[in-house]
Amino acid sequence: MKFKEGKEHFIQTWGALGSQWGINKTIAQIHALLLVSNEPLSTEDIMEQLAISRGNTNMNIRELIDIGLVDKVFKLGERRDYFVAEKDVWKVARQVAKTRKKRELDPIIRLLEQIENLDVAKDDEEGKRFIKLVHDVKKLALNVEKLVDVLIKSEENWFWDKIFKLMSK
Amino acid sequence: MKFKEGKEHFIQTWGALGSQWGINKTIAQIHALLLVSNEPLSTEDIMEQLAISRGNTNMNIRELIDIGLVDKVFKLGERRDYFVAEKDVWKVARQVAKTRKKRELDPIIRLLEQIENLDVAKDDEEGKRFIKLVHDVKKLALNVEKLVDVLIKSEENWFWDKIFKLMSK
DNA sequence: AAATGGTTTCAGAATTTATTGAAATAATGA
DNA sequence: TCATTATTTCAATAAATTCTGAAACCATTT
Repeated sequence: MKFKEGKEHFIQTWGALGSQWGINKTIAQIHALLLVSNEPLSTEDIMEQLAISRGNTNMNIRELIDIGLVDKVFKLGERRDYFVAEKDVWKVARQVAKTRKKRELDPIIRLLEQIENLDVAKDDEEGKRFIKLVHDVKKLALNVEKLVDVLIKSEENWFWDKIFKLMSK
Repeated sequence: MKFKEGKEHFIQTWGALGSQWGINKTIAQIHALLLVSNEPLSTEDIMEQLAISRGNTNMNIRELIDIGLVDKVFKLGERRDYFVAEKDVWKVARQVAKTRKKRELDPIIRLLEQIENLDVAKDDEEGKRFIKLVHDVKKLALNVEKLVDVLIKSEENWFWDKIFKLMSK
C-alpha cells in the first residue's frame, strides 16, 4: 500500500467509525485529516483535501474545537487561521469520553432519578417491577460514569495496566 | 409523577439515548416498551402503543432479536407471535457490547492492521509519524477490545467490584 | 381448496440530518 | 477611510435514514 493511499484509507475509516458512534462523518474526517498532517492546516486546505464546502468546514472545525480535540494556531505573518489536532491518541480518547459523559450520561442519570421517584402503592407489583428496572438502569449508568471518571483522570499506562491485572484473576 | 407518565418518559429517554449512540430510535423505543412490560407483547400491541406501522415494527423487532435482546415467545392456543425483552440490565449491557464489538471494533482493527503495513523509507519522517499514529490507534482499539472481552465474560458484581478497587489506589 | 389470521417484504414517502453557497460580518493594513 | 482577505452564519438544498402501507407470503383451520 502506498503512503497517500494509506492516509486516505485512514480518513475514510475514521469517518465511518464516527458515524457508527453517532458522530457526524465530516467531523471525524476533518479530525483524521488533522491527525495525519504534520503541519497545521488552514480552512482552505481542509476544504480542498476533503472536497467539502467552506461553511461545512467552518462549522465542524468549531465543533472539534469545542470538544477540545483541535486547536487554532497562528502562523507568523499569516492572516488566516490554522488548525492542529491533538496527536496523543490516549488524550483524544479521554477528551471524547469527557465530552460524551457530560453531554449524554449526566442528563440521563438525572432523568432516571426523576422517574425513580414514582409514587407506587405497596401492593402494586407492576409498579414495583418498573421502579426496580429504572433503579437497575440508573445503577449501571452510575457505574459507567465512575469508570469514565477513572479513565478521564488516568494516565494511559496506569489505566490499562490495572485493567489487565483485572483479567488475570 | 404518575406511573403511566413515568413509563412514557422512560421509553422516550431510552429512544433518545439510542439515537445519540447511533441506534435507531424506534429500535430503542420498542426495546424500552418490552422492558417495562410485564407481559409479552404482540406486534399489534407494539404498533398501537408506539403509534408506528406494521412494517417498521416488524423490521425493528427482527433487529432486536438479531442483537439478542428480544425473544419470540408463543402463547398456548394463540396463533400470533409475542415478544419479550431480556430484563436483566447487566445482561443487556453485555449483549450490546458483544454485538457492537463484533460489528465495529473487529473490522476497524483489521483495517488498521492493513494500513500499518505501509512501505516507508527509513528516512521518511512524515511516513514514520503516520505509521506511529496508526499503530497507537490500533493499540488503543486492542485494549478496548480486551476490556470488552472481560466485560462480556464477567458477572456484574465481580466486574464492578474489581473496577472500583482500581479507583481507590 | 379457500377462507382466515398472521408475518414479511420493499418501493416510495416522509422525516431527519448534513451540506452548500452566498451574504453578512469581522479583521487587517494601505 | 476603504479595499482586501478571511470567517461566520443560515436559509435553501441535498443526502441519508427511517417509516409507511399495501401486496405477497405463510400457516392453520374449516
